[in-house]
This record gives sequence, structure tokens and C-alpha cells, in this order.
Amino acid sequence: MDEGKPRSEGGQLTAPPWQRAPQRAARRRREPITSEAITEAALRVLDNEGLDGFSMRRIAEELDTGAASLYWHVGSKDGLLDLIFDRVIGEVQVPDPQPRRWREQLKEVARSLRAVAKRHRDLIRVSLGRIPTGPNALSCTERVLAILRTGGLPDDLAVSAYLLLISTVNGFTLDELGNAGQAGPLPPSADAVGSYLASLPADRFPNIAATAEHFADAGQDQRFELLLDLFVDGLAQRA
Amino acid sequence: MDEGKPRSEGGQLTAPPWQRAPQRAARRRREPITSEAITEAALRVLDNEGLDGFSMRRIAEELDTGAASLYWHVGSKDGLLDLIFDRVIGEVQVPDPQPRRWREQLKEVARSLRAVAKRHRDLIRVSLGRIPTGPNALSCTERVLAILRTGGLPDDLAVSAYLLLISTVNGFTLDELGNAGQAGPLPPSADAVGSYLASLPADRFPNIAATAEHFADAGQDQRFELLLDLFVDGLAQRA
DNA sequence: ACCTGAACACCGTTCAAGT
DNA sequence: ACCTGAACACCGTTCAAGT
Repeated sequence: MDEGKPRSEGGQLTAPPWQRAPQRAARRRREPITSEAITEAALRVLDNEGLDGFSMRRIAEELDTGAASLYWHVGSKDGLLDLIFDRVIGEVQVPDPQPRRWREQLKEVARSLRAVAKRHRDLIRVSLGRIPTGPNALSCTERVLAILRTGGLPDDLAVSAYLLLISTVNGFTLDELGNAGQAGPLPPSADAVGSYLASLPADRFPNIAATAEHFADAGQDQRFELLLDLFVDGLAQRA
Repeated sequence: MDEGKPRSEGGQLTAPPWQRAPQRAARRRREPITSEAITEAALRVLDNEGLDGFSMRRIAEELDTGAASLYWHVGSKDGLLDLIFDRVIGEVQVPDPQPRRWREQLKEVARSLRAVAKRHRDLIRVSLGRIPTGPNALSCTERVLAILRTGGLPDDLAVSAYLLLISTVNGFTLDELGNAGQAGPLPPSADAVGSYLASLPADRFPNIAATAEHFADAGQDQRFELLLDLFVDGLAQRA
């Protein structure tokens, strides 16, 4: 919660060619809405109301306007989600590289990624289709690559390691968060699932019956560390 | 494409307590709609039109009715997605356990999982919130656990391995499929991203600039195998 | 340059009414 | 038992019109 605001790395970057919002410049009269203000309001709505409650009308309400007014600044709902996404990636902490500690540093990044995802429960679903090319995303990529390359990984392995780290952590967290912001029926906890599994006929599902107790939610942190160990140890072996 | 229809393991299972659709029984007059027919039609719409085009009205049209008619059979759009989800899990192939080959067999399951996900490009997003408790999902869990346990993994590690396998493969595939069914601006290919990365100022992003070529899409299969190797080797070491 | 209200073409779901 | 049409309360986005 106190872990900070997005960092930013200096000047302007040209946006990738396929996404350039109808972003006009400057403002003039009295306190006009900025796209930053919209982004913050939208993130607030996303965190509080979930993805289901996330509508342009709802965000506009937060800013005391109508939905139509937002379109002058952000182009589309999807473009707004891009902005939020990069804003939040800025919260991921990537340490400066210490070559002898690259394994531990990679794990730190992974833990930070998971923590940020849990802090903004619904954003991870938003991140799915998006190829991260915002300024904060680029800076994150750059800095993780720095850790891996100064750690001694060859370039192709460093890139694979980075991409796999992201997708792996995302997969884990997605699974962990379950149907967070979803409406649906009351979200069954992992423990409820555990006892449902335990209730199945043991003759037809002997292996499930024998292991049902281990499906409980308790082991999540441990499971995450196991995943990181598998990943990083294997990487080190191949470096 | 010819890899088969859902399997099913014998009799009826009571659904988990939190999801029981207002499913009534039997039919009588002339060719009434069944929930199976709705499921198939819905899967067809999902595969052809994507998640964006997936609306109750569109599915009803496929069956020459109005949207309201579907509600007698499936309860809600979300319940329908549950049905589709389990229907497709049935396509995942899990071999009978051969204790000496458990490592290779686990990889086979992972590859099948990825293949199925790619065959139904948008279903993976559907799977996210869902805790898989349908008959096909249970059978899949049971059979993978069988492989792991006869392979010699202790129960807690077997469960962790299973859960991590699923979330890891899902994470990878999610990343790989990108914003498949999304509307959005023209989906930038991984190669387009590669050349965008290559165009960045090398003084500010030296590590990205040095490795941009490796971000290309080409290495996906190889990257997937690397992931499986890391995962399975590490598991074997801990067994 | 910035904002607005009203409208367009959609949604999921409910419900009274039909057969 | 099964199906229907019409309605309710929403969407994202556009656009002419205002300041």
C-alpha cells in the first residue's frame, strides 16, 4: 500500500505504431480533465468495483461528468485500460543488478509481480491481451534483462527466461485470484474445493481422494516458492 | 482437429453445492432444445466469433430461437460457459500411467493442454475464474495425479505439481495467444513487437536493444519445451 | 480547445403470457 | 413442460451542438 507510485525514465517515447490515441495536447481554461486524472479515477473504480463495475459511465461519474467527455482524452475504453496497465506496472520493483545475486533478484521481481497483481485484483485480467509497450513496461523489461545478462545468461536464454517468468507468474496469480471480480455465484474458496474433492467417491477417484487434503489454500505461498525454485534452479543449471 | 470428442467416466456426479443450474429433466414434444445442443452451438459461436461475439442473442439465433428460450435450459450465460468449459476439457488427452515414463507423460499432458487451448482460442479466458469441477475436469485431475503418484512423487508434491502444471501452461498459452478474440486495434504480432523493441534508443535501453532479435515469435515451441524441461527436471530432482 | 445530451446499436436477464 | 415477445436496466461509442 505504501510501496510507491509509478516510476518513469525521463523523456517522451513515441508510442508503438499500432496504438496512438487521438491524444491532443495542452489545456487552457479552468481545471479541465486530464488523462492522468481519468487514469487514476479509473484505477480507483477498477480496484473498488471490479472489472464488472468498470464502465465508462461509472468512471465519468467519479469525475462529475458524462461518459462522452472522457472520449476527448482517451480514445476508447481499451486505450484507457492501456494507461492503467502501464501505470500499475510502474509499481513493480526491479532492483539494480548485483551479478552474484541474480537468482535471488529474479525471485524478488517475481514476488513483487505477484504482490502488485494481488493489490489490484482485477488488473491481471486486463493485462492479458495487452502487449506491454508503455514506458513503465519497457523500463521493467530493460531492468530485468540487465539482471539476467549481468548474471551471465546468454542473450537468447535471458529473453526466454524473462518471458517465461512473466507468463509463469501471471499464470500462477491468475489461478490464485480465481474469479475475483467476477459476478457469478459466491466464489468457492480453494478450501471449499478441497472438501468437495474429499467428498467424491473414492472408488472412482482414488487418487483425488488420497490427496484431497493437499488442495487446500494454505500452501499457496509455499507453492509459489517451489515454482520459483524450479524455475531459477533450472535456469542456473543452463547458464 | 480430429483429436476427438469429450470422454466421460460413467455415471452421474452431483454437482458441487455452489453451482446447480435450474436444470429441469426430460423433454416430450417435437425436438425441443437440449442443453447439449446449446452447448455445441455456443462453442461454435465462441470458436468462430470469439468472446466478443459471444452473446446469448447470437447463440439463440444459431438455434433459431430467441435469447429468452435458452434460459429455460442453462440458467445463465455463466452456467453455459461452465458447460462449454468442461466439454472442451474432455479433449485433453491424459495417457494411462507408465511409472518409468512419468516425466515424459507429464510433458505429453502439457502439450495436449496447450494444443486444446490453441484449438479454442478464446476458451482459455473463459477458464480463468472457473474452478474446474465438471466430470471431465475431475477425470483429468484424477488421471494426471495417477501419473504423478505412480511415478513416485509424494502426495503433497504431486498435488503441487499438478496445480503448477496447469497454471504454468495456462500462463504460457495465454501469453502466446495474446489478444486473440479481443476487438482492439489490429493485433500486433510478436514479430512486430520485436522490431518495435529493436527501434528503441539503444542508449536508454541497452539490454533491450541487444536482445531485441530474440523476442520474435519463432522460438515459441522451443520456449515451451524449455519451460517443460525446467519444470519436470526440477520436479524429478525433488521426488 | 474542451465539454455536453441525446441517440444508436447493442447487452444479460426477467416475466407474463402463450401452447 | 417448454417456448416466446416485450420490457428493464444497463453497455460503448458517436455526433451535432454548445461554450
